[in-house]
Amino acid sequence: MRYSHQREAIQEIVYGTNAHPTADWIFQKAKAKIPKISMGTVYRNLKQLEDAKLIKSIYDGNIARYDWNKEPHDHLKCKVCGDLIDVQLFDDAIRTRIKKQYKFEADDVVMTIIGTCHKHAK
Amino acid sequence: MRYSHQREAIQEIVYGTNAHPTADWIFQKAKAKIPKISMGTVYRNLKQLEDAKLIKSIYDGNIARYDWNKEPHDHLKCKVCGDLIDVQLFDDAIRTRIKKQYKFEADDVVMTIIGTCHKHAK
DNA sequence: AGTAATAATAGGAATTATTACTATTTAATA
DNA sequence: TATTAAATAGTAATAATTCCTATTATTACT
Repeated sequence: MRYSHQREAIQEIVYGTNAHPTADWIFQKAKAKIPKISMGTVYRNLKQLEDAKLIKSIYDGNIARYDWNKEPHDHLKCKVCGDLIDVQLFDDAIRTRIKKQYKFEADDVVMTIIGTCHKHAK
Repeated sequence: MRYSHQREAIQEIVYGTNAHPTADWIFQKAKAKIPKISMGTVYRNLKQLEDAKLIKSIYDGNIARYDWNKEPHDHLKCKVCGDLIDVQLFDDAIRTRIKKQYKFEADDVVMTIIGTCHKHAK
């Protein structure tokens, strides 16, 4: 993977937020640094960064979001504000047990708790 | 919700398979019964059926699939053949505990185990 | 049964997220 | 510095989904 100014900027943007940004959000931020950057460049580099295990992608409903946190973890998804919050629901021992429990060679456990976050407490 | 021939057919199609069909798959099947049915009708009715809690929708990557199984359950997703298999990973007691564990009013737990199913054992 | 009110439909256009294409630019290196 | 191939900008294409509107069908009421 050859160096590129654009990929470095994209990686910095993803690493600089806990907001699990979308491709479009990243594109907007990147334009501030590199006005002529194009959406294709953003998607191509996000894919390369993911292939290189430098970032992870997660699906939030029907849109992709990106995460610098490569440790196994889960998400709380607030259906009011849309925020996605990192949590560690199970320790690794339990994750491993889940993987062995089925006639299924498991690579990854993806878990999301859907509900309402504390910001909207009544 | 007023009766419609189209909605009845769509519900029957979803109830008649374990394959977690996509909107397009449902559309193709529905056309066999109602040749002039349109995609908008399929989506509108799937949404209505979901609002009425007669079916559930799940996101498989970035595409929506539909499920007649309204009980809390999880999915094994095979990355080779794309199949989605229903499993009951935790009993309700554990689910309830997870929901109480965070400063977060949880409604639903969505879990998917990604890996390779027994059909592709080496 | 006949009619009025309105929910639902077909068909197609619009939107959104994402991928593909291509001529040009740029990083690595001989 | 000249060569080579990867990466880019800009744009077209695709896929899933939603929106729009004139017409049709179901239900309620007489």
